Amino acid sequence: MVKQQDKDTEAKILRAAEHEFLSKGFVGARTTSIAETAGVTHAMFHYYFRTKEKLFDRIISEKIALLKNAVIESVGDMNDSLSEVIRNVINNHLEFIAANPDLPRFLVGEIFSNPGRSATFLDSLHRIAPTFIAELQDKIDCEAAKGLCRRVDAKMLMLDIVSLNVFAYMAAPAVNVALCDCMADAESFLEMRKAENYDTIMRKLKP
Amino acid sequence: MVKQQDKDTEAKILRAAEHEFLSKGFVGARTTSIAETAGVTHAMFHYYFRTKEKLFDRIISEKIALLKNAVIESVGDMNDSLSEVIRNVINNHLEFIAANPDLPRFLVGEIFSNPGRSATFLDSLHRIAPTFIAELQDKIDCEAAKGLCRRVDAKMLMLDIVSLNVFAYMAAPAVNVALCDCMADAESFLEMRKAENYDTIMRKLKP
DNA sequence: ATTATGTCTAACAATATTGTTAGCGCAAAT
DNA sequence: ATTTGCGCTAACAATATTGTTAGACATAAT
Repeated sequence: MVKQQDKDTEAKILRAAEHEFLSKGFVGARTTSIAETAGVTHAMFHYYFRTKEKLFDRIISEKIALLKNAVIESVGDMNDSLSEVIRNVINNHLEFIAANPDLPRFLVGEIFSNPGRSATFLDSLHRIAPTFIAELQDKIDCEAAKGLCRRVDAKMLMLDIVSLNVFAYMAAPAVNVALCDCMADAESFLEMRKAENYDTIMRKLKP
Repeated sequence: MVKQQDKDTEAKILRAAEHEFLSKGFVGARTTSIAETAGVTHAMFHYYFRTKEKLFDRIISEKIALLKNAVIESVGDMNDSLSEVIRNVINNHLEFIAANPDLPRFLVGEIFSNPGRSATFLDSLHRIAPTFIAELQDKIDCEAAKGLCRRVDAKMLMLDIVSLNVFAYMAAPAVNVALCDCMADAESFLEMRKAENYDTIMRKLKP
């Protein structure tokens, strides 16, 4: 049994493909580059994964599952106060993005350049987002009725949160040039944005 | 003289290339598709523009010039009050994005997948952004000294503004799925975001 | 009329990229 | 020992993609 070696090469190709697909997208990725990076023959690529599309589907499915878990966990306990839910969402979302900085740009690029190939992502979004937003709207309305916050549109609030969290990482090279390497220290930038975005959103909610 | 016809085919190729490059990026774009869309022979592509890279350079230069003008104009009069400058920046920036919704994703994708080929964009950014941010910081500090606003970091404020303005358009297909076609009516979405983002930023500045 | 110029077509060439296949070698199973 | 299964290599095949070139054709200049 050479099972160990099998898993090694398969895993090596998977890791190489993940990097290649995430950084260059489906059309930009080259199967030869993937094989080369993995340190295996070009034919091994097809031996393990048949076609470029099949491997792409596998990678994108993994990434969608990862994102789905992160989103579900990020909400935390929906029984917490509104401010706690928002803090949880912002913190967990930002940490997920910082850990997977290429993912947002990759997904956005793919759904635009070939909606059909990444339809599974939009499906997931369609299933998860509206329910969460409805719950969030309930929470907002409830606190607003008690005069604790303004009655804002949950959809716009979510758009604001995601925009504030994601954009800097999506456009990191440009942001660093425009704002003098403000993201150079990844850890402190992350903590800064956590505080900053929470503050921005809470001020928006203040009556 | 067939000068009219010349300009026609040249312009047709340019328009087709613009669309192809902006929607698929440099690697995703196919010169055959461009020629086909333009309704001309494939050889005409090379007759007028030699290579794919040369045409790409021309398109991206045009787009950078367009963006540069928009940025410079968007600032408006730097002698206006802080709130007026911010309103101008947000309104003009949003209108520019709404008129060129593909541009942000295109530029972000290119600088990531091939920084060298789109270095001119980062150069422009490097020349323009820091100066404007320094002026904005002066303005903030000045009003803060009079107790009219909080002393916030101009860099983070700009990041917030650009994030809130750009993200929805960059990720439009996903946003529409998650937020139930909230961008379907482009005109009203644009006006809503103008008001919403101005309000969000001004609340952040409130003492 | 002839020449010159620039647009355009059709065919070709070169390379890149994806995908396939015959067969080698090694380890386990019988 | 033989067979079987599986990872693997090397060479090939097929198509896609970019780029080139010889020459046709029309128009303008001489």
